[in-house]
Amino acid sequence: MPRQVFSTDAILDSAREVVVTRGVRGATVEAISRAAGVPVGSIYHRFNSLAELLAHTWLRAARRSQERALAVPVSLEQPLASAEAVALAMYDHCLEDPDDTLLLDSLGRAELLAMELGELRAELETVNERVETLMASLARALYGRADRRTRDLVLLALVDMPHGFAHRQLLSGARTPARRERLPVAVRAVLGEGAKG
Amino acid sequence: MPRQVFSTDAILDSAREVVVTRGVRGATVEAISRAAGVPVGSIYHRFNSLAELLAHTWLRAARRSQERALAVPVSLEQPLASAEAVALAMYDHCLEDPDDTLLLDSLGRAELLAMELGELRAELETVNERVETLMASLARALYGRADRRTRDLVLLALVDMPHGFAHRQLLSGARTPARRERLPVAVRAVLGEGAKG
DNA sequence: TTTGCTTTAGAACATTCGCTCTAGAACATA
DNA sequence: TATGTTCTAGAGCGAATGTTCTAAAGCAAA
Repeated sequence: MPRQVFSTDAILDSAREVVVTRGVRGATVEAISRAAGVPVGSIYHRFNSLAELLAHTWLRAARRSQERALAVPVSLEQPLASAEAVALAMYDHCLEDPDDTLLLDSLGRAELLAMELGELRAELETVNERVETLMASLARALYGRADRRTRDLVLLALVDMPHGFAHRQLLSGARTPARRERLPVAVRAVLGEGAKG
Repeated sequence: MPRQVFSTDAILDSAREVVVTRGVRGATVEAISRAAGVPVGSIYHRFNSLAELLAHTWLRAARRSQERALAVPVSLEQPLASAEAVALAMYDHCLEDPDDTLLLDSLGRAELLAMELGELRAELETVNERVETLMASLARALYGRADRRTRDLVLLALVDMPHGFAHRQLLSGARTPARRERLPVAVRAVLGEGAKG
């Protein structure tokens, strides 16, 4: 194997940086090429299209975020405590990986799905499966059912809320866990009195 | 004044629709022109550029959302109750104006500020002033100070959380206030025990 | 009717953008 | 050394995109 001067991860890092700083519209191949110091030919040697490059950037961020949440030990006998732990893990991850978090905030999955993606489309559609399974099992443990409404509620408490908590801190540049201690209480408030402890 | 066949609002509606359905990258002048049934010449007669058209679309949505929040009677003697009322108003507005809400979710202010905007840039930078003043006064009433951290906390509780509550419902097409009754409790949880009632 | 202004209408233009193509460099293996 | 493969490198191409331009239609006022 001949030398590989530029790492794929470095290209993804630059793509992420461009999306976050210049917006989705500013994420052109040339902008990414210049930010990374990588010629366009080398970019297209690794990625079939700009759409796939952006999708890979997004998928990497999404998977990292999920890994963190899925690594939390969950006890369905103590669903509320588990839910709090998952929410805290999500929040901590946001502060530890601010660039990935900002990317996920500014590049929506819907935006990607509107592009021409080929086989990658399937990955985008299935990437959330494990997390959704976790949410469903927590919903069942908490409420005795796992319909759309209860699953959305758990997603709100364990994914959206932690991201919301982290969002403004990241935008203002602060990287310290400002309101971390409030999160568990908020999670309980969202999940409600009816939830089994 | 000669006849005006197409209303400006109709163009903004179509721009919003295109952004929401096809993403920021799909929001081209031609796409908006076709969605609205308005020739590009007529669009450019009203807006100097695509960037300004998108900015106006965003500003209209943002202002409508703010009007609703600012119309809530706020008593600084009862800041927690006022905070709850503002949060509920935000949430209700999200469900009543789903298209504007989806637009604000998919078109970030940072994305707009990265474009060439001319005089409109100033409007984008000042549009949040009244809301920020309200948040600051609530922060002061709740915590006795209105530094960046306390203001962010109030913003989280009164703006981000209501949007988060509404977001998944809107994506799944549901237009009924599913978890509205949980919002006040969650607001109290975020604002914390230390807050003065 | 005539004049003048606003708006419609879309063809045409210039630029940007995504992508391809070809040449050569770097390295593994024979 | 010779050969084959992978990757770098960036000039260049065709299509898409933002914008302009000109002609004419509609309406108000003179």
